[in-house]
Amino acid sequence: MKTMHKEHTLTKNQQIIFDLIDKSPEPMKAYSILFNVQKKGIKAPPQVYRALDKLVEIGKIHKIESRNAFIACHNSSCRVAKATAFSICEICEKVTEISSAGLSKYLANFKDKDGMKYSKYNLEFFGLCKKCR
Amino acid sequence: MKTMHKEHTLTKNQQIIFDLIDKSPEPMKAYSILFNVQKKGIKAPPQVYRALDKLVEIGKIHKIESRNAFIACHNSSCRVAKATAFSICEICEKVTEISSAGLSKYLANFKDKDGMKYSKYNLEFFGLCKKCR
DNA sequence: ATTTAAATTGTTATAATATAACATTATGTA
DNA sequence: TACATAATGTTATATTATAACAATTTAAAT
Ligand SMILES: [Zn+2]
Ligand SMILES: [Zn+2]
Ligand SMILES: [Zn+2]
Ligand SMILES: [Zn+2]
Repeated sequence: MKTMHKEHTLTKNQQIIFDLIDKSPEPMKAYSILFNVQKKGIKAPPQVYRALDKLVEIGKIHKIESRNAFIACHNSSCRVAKATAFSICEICEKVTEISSAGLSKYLANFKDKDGMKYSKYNLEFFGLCKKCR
Repeated sequence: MKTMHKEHTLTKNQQIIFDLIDKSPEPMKAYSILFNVQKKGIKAPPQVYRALDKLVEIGKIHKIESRNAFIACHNSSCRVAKATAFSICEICEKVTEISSAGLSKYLANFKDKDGMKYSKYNLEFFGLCKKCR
């Protein structure tokens, strides 16, 4: 029996914008994306935000909330944008997605005072990257 | 020997804005704050953002990054805005600061692939609060 | 093939969030 | 006082994001 993966075939705009983000070595901001795809015919913010929303929803990219920026997911396990963790360098702004089985297990099992568990979370660590230390 | 706490005496604007946020049962957004303090003579965004920046810096309030909103800290241990965790209800938008010794210990000791530790982080859990479940 | 419905894209305008730059006033200190 | 510093006030503008509606493309039903 084959593994069942809903293959989200990207639409034209989604593909253009995903490719751009995926190639970028750093998180990209929406208006920088817009500027970079205008030559491809994507001319207005709603076109960008629509694609971003969908790409986030299906887990192809993540939003770095503290930076209002977007990076491609390179962690095959988080196809859905539910449980994310990043390290962010406060000097060069390099962002790396953390994929740690231990961390995700700990957080998925974490119970608050009311015994509530959360399957969805976003964690951003801040510090200095190797280069900047 | 007395415990040494730099007592950040708030300035007038900081106090006005802190009091407002502190009384609010829910996170407040900057322009909502602005609207609410105009009767007290704070008339322009920079006045609000300056106070917010300072209050965040000294740990009296925290920014909920995914919501662009601010709540007062009720966790005496995080006087400095370095290591924060919240639970956010996706229906009613209720936000609660989590203060769990276990969680903060785990995260403070977490090492990434390069062995890097991070003393600063922000964690946002998403789910449904008691009422909304 | 033609019609219909749904999804995607295009477009304009505007809302919401945040900061730059500079002027003024208050506060503390030599 | 005179000076420096911190805090506040003010205007303008930058940045991030969405509302609303029109046009086009795609897929399904007849
Ligand atoms: Zn990922
Ligand atoms: Zn760095
Ligand atoms: Zn706190
Ligand atoms: Zn709720």
